Amino acid sequence: MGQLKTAATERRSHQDFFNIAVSVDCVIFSYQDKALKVLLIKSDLKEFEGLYSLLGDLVGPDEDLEEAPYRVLQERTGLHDVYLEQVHTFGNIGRHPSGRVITTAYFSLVNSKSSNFQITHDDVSWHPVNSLKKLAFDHKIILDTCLKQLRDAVMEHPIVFNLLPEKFSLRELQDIYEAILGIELDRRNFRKRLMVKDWLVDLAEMEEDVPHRPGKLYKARPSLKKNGRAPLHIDQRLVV
Amino acid sequence: MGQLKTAATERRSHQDFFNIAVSVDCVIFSYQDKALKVLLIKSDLKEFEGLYSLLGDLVGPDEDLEEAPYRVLQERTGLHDVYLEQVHTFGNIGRHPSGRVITTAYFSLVNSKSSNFQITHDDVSWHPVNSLKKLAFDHKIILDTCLKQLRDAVMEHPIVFNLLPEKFSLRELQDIYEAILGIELDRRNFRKRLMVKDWLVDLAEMEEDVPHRPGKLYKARPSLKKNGRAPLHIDQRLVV
DNA sequence: ACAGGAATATGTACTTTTCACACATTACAG
DNA sequence: CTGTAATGTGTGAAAAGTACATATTCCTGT
Repeated sequence: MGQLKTAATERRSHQDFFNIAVSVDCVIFSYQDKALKVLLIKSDLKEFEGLYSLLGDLVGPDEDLEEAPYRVLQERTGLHDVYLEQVHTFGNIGRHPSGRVITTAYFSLVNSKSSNFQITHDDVSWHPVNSLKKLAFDHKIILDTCLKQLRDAVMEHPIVFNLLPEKFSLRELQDIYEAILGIELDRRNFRKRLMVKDWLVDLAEMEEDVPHRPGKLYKARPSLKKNGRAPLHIDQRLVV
Repeated sequence: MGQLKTAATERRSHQDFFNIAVSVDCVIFSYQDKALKVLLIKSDLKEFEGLYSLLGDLVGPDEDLEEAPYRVLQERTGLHDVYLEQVHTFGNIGRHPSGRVITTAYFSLVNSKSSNFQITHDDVSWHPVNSLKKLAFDHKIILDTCLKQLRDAVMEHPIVFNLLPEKFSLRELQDIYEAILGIELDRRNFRKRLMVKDWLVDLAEMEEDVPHRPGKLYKARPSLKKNGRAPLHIDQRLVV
């Protein structure tokens, strides 16, 4: 904002301009049962009875915008140090029935099997992204926008590891890519491309308790501090 | 925003939450004298005396967020139907000295030689992006973020035509790419890549008044309605 | 103990894309 | 009409991406 004092501005009252509430909404992705899931809460608004909505909250008066989604994540999942990426800000007049609210959407990648993870509210649950038809507010559009950005990001940046436990097999990794992109990948080419990128460390360990030949286990290269909290606009998606 | 009524929310007063002002800031790019320029205004705030800032304004109470940058462009340049792309929302607590203001940044591509273009304010002027060191507020960061996004976008999407007049030569087009990307391009490979993309229509006309062999003139393929006002989050950058 | 099943691991030929690079042509200027 | 400065075009080499088949390992069931 450059000019608080343009003529046009001064004509309007202070009251008007501080009548817009600011919120954040989090599209929290996880990977379970071979599917990409998103964390949703039952809407408690009459207008959206029976519908689910994203997890969000108003931005506090003494809270940086970027703090807010971390707080929401923390409050809702117990997780901190999650991967978050700002996606888009939605601000149509009629998007919220209770008043003027603009919202900044973030997507987050979490491992729902992490020991720290716990859902603190009964009405919050995981939903496969593919089977969602209608959400409260404009949240379906927000979700679709985030999903699109995730798909773009995932090919270029080593962020999917945030969906997985510390140790994982190449098969699990490939399954995630397939779930996110919605396409099948050739196993040999997938592994080759991945090895070229040098994102992985071979742990020289094997899967256990699988009903078939166990695969090798890998972890993400430690230098990929993908879930740090560097300013998002700088490019949190590390390019290796 | 999903839940207006969480416990945490209700504890805080209405007053608090409507104390955040919402603005937009426009990084308005043009191409002149072989350089990428950005439109800036002298800051009228004491804190930023002598510094320039981006063109922005508060979002009106009855104005869609996405309307606001179009309005700013219209008011400041006389242009409508410009190309605009939302980039990022900046909302740190201390970013505006006069109070809590979060701002959504857009970049815009305009042709400053368009007949409709006119600057309506003496303190508004073009500046080469490369020579800018310090701007008011966090506007240098905003500018850098927009420039980065422009660089990414320009390789994939046919948006640079918005910087050019209706008719242009391949040389002019290449100059723009070089100015935006900050690198030199091989002429033959550049032309080849472009022809493959099928973005151009050969006008079978020639440059005039050039001090050397004239080049052929082209225009952007009409189906690239790049400056339409489709919802930004859908993907305004047409993929051909 | 062993055979069968199911998934892992790996290499090679082919195609497409990217990149580096040189020479003939045209119009204007003097 | 000659020199200059830019336009216009093609080819070969390297790199990246794609398609594809066989051998191996471990678990399971008999």
